[in-house]
Formats: sequence, C-alpha cells, structure tokens
Amino acid sequence: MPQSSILRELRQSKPFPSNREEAFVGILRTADMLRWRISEVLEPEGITLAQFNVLRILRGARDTGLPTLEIGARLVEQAPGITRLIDRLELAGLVRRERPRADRRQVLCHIEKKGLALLFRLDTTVPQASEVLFAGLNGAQIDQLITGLDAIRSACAARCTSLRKQ
Amino acid sequence: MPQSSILRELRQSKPFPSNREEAFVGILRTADMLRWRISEVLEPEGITLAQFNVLRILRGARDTGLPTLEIGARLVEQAPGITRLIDRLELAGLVRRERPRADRRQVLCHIEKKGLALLFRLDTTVPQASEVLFAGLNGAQIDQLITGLDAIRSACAARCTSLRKQ
DNA sequence: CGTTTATACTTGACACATCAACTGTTGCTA
DNA sequence: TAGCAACAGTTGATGTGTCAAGTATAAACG
Repeated sequence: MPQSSILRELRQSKPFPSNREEAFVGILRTADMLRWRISEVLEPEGITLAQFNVLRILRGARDTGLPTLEIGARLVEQAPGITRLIDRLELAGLVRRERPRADRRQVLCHIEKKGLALLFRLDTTVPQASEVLFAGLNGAQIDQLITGLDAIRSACAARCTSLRKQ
Repeated sequence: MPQSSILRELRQSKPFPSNREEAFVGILRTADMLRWRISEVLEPEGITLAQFNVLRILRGARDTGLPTLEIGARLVEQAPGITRLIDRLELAGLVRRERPRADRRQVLCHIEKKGLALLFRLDTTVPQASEVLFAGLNGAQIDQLITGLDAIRSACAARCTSLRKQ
C-alpha cells in the first residue's frame, strides 16, 4: 500500500480511510494538474481546453462537418454550453457554421483553415508537454493506468446510465 | 497495449498516436465522470464539490480554524475564488469567520455545527458512491493506479515549480 | 517615528458552465 | 392534411471560476 504524496500536498495529517478514497482524490488532483499544464500550452494560442477539444473533433470530421449536438455528445458537455463555445470559435474565425437544406433544424459545423493551422501548431507542442509528464512511467505502467481508468469509467457509466439521457 | 474504451466513448475512428496521449485523455475523462458522480451525491445537500472540500479541510482544523488563503493553498484554487466560496458557506450557516486581534489582516474560518452535521451525513454516502466505482479493480490495481498518478503529479509539479508562486 | 514593502484578503469585470424555458423544423399519425 | 410529439438548437437567468486592481494591516527599514 503506497503512501501517496497527496498527503504532503494537502498538508494533511490523517491518512486516507481507504485506498479507494485515495485513488479518487488522486484522479481528481492529477486531472487538475494536467488541465493546468495543457492550458499553459494552449494559452498563447488564445483557446481553452474545451475549445481545443472541439477543434480536434471537427478536424476529425473536416470533410463532412458535424452537427452541434453531436459535438456535445462527444465532449460529454451539455448542449447550451456547446452553442456558445462554438459562437466564440466562429467569432475567432476558427470555425464556420451552415444550415443544410436537407434538415434545417441542424447546424453543421466545419473547421476553417485558420483552425487547422492552429491545430497544426499545437500538434507538436501538446504531445511534447504530455511526454514530459509521463516520463516517470514505463510503457507497462501507462497501460496499467489506462486499464484501471477504463474500469472505473465503465463502472461509473453503468451506475449512471439511468440518469443520462437515452 | 490495451485498446481503451475511450475510442468508443468518443466515437472516434483513429487510434491514439501514443499511449501517453491515451492516458492523458483517460485521466481527464475519468475525473469528469467522478466529479459528475460525486456531485450527484452532494446535490441533495445543496453544496458543490469545491464547497465540500473546503468543509472537509475546515473539519480537519476545527479546533484552531484556518486563514482563508491557507484553505486556498490546500485546494490549489485561486484566492479570489475562495473568498466568495466561503461567502456562500457563511451565508448557508455552515462556516463562521472571525478577524483575530493578533493579526487583523487574517480571517480565520471555522466550521459550524451545521457544517459538521452535513459532513457527518455525507461521511456514509460519499464512500458508498466511490465504493461502487472501484468495484472493478482489486486492491493491487488500485495501488498501481495511485502510484502511477503520483508519478505524473510529481513530474507535473517539477515541471511547473518555476511558475507557481512561492 | 515616518515611509516603504509585504501580507491577507476583497472587489469588480468578465468568461464560462448549467438549468429551464423557448423557437423553428421535421416526422408521424389519425 | 391538420395536429401533435420529437428533434436540434438557442436564449436567458443564475451561480461559479479567474484575472487585475484595490484596501487594510503588519513588518522592515532608515
């Protein structure tokens, strides 16, 4: 049972009641740090992590474009947030929206050249940043980490299915 | 090399360029899910995850109380946020603030009976919720997870030290 | 003992997320 | 084909997070 560095980080004296709790807090704190670290890389480009993710999703579908809510589904974000997030991307000229004649309810979003160029610049710096963070782990350890996180997410998804729409 | 369920979750076709990237995204998505899951438990009590964390910190120091910025330091949150977060907790009667004569710049925060009672109620429900999520992992796997996350955080902290105040 | 510097917050402006209610469009069905 | 439910997205209200600048107190300096 490893005595995690979290105790020191939080300046707490009491140990965690269980290793589940410790892992729980560890995941949240690690995610915060990663978010913080990557935001540092994204900031010079003037976009947030959420915007970066949307741009990458749109690049993945740059031939067809994607309807707004489909983007939201892939982000696990709520719909209202997506609308305004894309408002800002459109304002920045990174994204274009169009209302297709086939189904005029939809709004197809496309990534613009400017958005692709931005992603291209980040394609080198972002992996560089993550490279450093995982330097302390070997390949097998990273795979174990991935497997463990997967197990948690599937438990979480199973537990939450009833509450998620559809 | 495990093919993570993230690909399915994100409805993407391309595999991750490296397992570092996959772990990176895995951590962020798992944290989102955990946050979502725990918020569900906290919602009936009318507090957010950040408020819950502050209350637990204050319970840990309920004899002496804690100055505002010290709470902020333990949360890795920015100071301005803490002030208003505690404003709300005070408004809800969960916390009390006092200006000690010794150093009138400081504001000592104390948890109130009502706050302790709230935490007491959550002391059973929150671990129950996390129990279920880690059901798919055995003790050794959880410990591996903790160790891996620790390694990432220490790499991140080392990389970021120059930027953090202090 | 007066002035500067550092500390410990607080405030204001603004971006962002979230929930509920609303608009416009489509498909079904009677 | 008229009416109504379902769908796709937007808008408004509200709470919360974040950055920059401001206030009050304490400590350090000369």
